[in-house]
Amino acid sequence: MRREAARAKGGFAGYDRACRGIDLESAATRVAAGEPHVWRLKVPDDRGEIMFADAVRGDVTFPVEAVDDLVLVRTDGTATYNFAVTVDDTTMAITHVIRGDDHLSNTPKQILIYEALGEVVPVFAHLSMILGADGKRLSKRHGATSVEAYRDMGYLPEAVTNYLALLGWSLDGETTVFSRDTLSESFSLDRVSRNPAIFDDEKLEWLNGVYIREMSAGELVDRMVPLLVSAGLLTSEDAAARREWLMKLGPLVSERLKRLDELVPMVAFLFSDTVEIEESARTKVLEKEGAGRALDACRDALASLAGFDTESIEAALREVPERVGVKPKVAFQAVRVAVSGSAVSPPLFELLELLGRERSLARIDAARPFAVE
RNA sequence: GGCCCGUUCGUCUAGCGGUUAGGACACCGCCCUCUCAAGGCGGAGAUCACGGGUUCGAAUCCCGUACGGGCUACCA
Repeated sequence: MRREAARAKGGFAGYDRACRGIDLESAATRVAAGEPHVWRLKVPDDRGEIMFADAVRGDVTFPVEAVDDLVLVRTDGTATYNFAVTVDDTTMAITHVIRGDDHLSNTPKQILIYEALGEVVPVFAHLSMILGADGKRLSKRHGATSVEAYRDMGYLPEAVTNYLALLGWSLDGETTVFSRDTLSESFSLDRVSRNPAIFDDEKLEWLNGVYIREMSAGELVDRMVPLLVSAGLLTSEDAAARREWLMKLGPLVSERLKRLDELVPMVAFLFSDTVEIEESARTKVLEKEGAGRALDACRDALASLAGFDTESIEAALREVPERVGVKPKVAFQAVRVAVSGSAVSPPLFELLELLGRERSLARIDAARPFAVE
């Protein structure tokens, strides 16, 4: 009430200093008598302005009047935030307080508490907040996602760390991809930027793709297996038994993934017995002139192969288009659609090897009726 | 309202008195090619928020204005 009235008048809305003059002795007796009370910091009137050298923002100055005789301990005996952090930080001998911009205005209060306590004031560094795509601050109800959510979406911790570091800090203005080791070796507060950054999902995705491509086949398979298992495409036992097979699959998908969670839809067809051909793939690919002839010829070529490895498959299929009189694209796209159900897939020849001869032929047969001579 | 902080391509940024204002994502071409990616090459995109100063010279220094943000609790 009092506060609102004061604010309406445009004046200072803080504590009215009602109890400032009570002397220590009578305060002590009243406390002893069980009177409800709080502890407030008696801000020295002669303190002058409060200045500190922020490690990222430079010198910051606040007028003392800006800080009220703030409550340190509540009526119920618990400590308030500003009191608790300073006590906690001095107790732990904290030397650098690096935190969000939203604490900048708390800093003068805390400095006063450090001084009252007779403790050394640590170095402060205030980082800007991260904003959402609309320029509004990220918060619980506004686009903010936990790191767990990013993990579940298939983002790698290394990529997220790298991206976050890039948001408000730069190594040299040129380098965008760097390891955690490089980051911890070269990070310095004086290269932290002062302005708030907008979180850019697209750049994070790109960076995540970079890290996925950099992974070794073994690492990649280790990351893939849990996803395949939880999608019901594979059991853990299968995964172990088919390790070699998975090691071949890894490199085929890694350069096509921006996020790990894109894996399952990309490879599901490899684990099923039959495949459903997408409507658009059927009309745009199978119903092209020559698709049927090409399918027949490819089927025969594959059926008569001695081995069923990528090299021999490619060698056998490469000569089909010319022989049947269609463009390579027409023939290979037809096989791709027959085998994967889609006009978009990982590379065809290695795909056929992974699928195996039996299923490859069966799918070509199943697709054949949809194809146009 | 008061007090603080911020403002360079759409986005993240380099720059710390003299640069054709550099890089990255995204975007647009071309190349590669069995699709999609990845990769390579090239392009477009910033009157450095605005207005005053200071200076031979300002994105860089100073002062205003505008806009954005934060704090203003016996919340953290």
